[in-house]
Amino acid sequence: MSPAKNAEILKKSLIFSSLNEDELSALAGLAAERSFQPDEFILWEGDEPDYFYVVAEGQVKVVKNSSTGREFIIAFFGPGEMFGEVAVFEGKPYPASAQATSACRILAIKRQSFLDFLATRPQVALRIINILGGRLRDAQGRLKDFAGERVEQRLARILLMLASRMGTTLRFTRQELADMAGTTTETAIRVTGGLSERGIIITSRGQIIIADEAKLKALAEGPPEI
Amino acid sequence: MSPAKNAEILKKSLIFSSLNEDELSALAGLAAERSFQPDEFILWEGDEPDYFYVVAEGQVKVVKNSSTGREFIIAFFGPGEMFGEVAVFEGKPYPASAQATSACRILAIKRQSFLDFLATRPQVALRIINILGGRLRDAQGRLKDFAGERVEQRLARILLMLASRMGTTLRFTRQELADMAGTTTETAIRVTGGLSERGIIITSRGQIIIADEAKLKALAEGPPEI
DNA sequence: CGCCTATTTGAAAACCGTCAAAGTATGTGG
DNA sequence: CCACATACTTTGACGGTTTTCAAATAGGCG
Repeated sequence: MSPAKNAEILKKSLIFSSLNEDELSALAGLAAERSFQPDEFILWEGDEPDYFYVVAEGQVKVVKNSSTGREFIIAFFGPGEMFGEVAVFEGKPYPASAQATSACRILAIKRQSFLDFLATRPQVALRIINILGGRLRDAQGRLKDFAGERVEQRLARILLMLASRMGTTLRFTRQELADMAGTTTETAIRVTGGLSERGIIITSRGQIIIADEAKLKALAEGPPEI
Repeated sequence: MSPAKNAEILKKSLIFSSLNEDELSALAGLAAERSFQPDEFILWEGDEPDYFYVVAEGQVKVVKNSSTGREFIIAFFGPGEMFGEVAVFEGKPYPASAQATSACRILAIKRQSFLDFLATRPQVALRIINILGGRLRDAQGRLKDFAGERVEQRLARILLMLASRMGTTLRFTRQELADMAGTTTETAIRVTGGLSERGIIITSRGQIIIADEAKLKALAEGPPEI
């Protein structure tokens, strides 16, 4: 892929949209493109943070494994979104693994090149602060959910969050939903089964369609009032 | 309190230690000092993000309330640490409330003044990226714990985290621990009681001393292997 | 068709929350 | 200095939610 094409991709991302043509070219020159097959790992938790990544095409999931072997999905990222950044900024090993969920093209920028680039672009730094702030807000909100809410509410909120990012047709398996909600596949099936019976969602293999977003929101807010 | 004293406080914080005397004075000039009594609220979840805050003296807790009325403690902050920053950067309402846990002196900087200051100081922006990155790493780690680990492990990890920041003598009530671990006071008491019987910690009213950090770490890693 | 993965269902058990009651430190005011 | 209020800690019993284990069904692809 040409550097010009890379610049196109970077321009579309939230982080770099403020850059002018020259800056985009400079950054694109630093980026190497890599391709990954579905289920292939892009980086592993514990690896040295040598690269900063931006998704060009496809979808990536960021996961951590618990001591009991269960997988926890921190987030999905699509075109224009960055990942692996926390480790790059801190210079510590990646805190989670990243795995392609579809055929992917990924832009990789060497850690030090990116930090140097950033040191002279306060606007980009501010943009990154914004994105990190948003992710932190999100993580702390989820933390509260995990601490205090039932599985049904957690799943409802996750479905709503996914819907706000990807529309009402969600191509995820129950197992992926379970791994996002911090529960088991069986429980996720039982809960989505309940939602399906109540006409709130329509389920099929590997896919969930949100049929009644209003009811789902009511459910996410709290337990059905008596 | 004099601006010079404010500059002293700011200098000691991680975020601003890279500033020179002039810059510190400029920033200190923007800061207003406020005092709070124990249990007094500094800001409320949902408020407009008018100020960015730095703790000068005392301790602050940041909390969210769940739909069932339970309190969840996101973090404690001490001298030199900032809070309310996510809202300030995003321009959205504070995502959580902040409450003094002891008599506090707090520096408050107007949102726009701080953003203007930041726009011309890339070094400070990078420092903030670092801090946000650290907090994000922390939040995502806790998220995984909440999703996959038992209460005993969650509590063990919280005790270790607190110990790494404050030493082995922890002045927190069981209820505060429960609110950090996302459990109930009773369960927190039962679990700490168990740890106490095994000689891993020493408990007394409003205080926990970590007696055997190695055992606590083993416990935090996973359930006791058979 | 056959295989692999995803979904489904059932039953038992574990973990933890809830409710209730009582005991114990700490500080306050008389 | 004592009585009292308050907050923190402790204990027990019970029940509900969720996990675990096991087995069966069904969709999609070569």
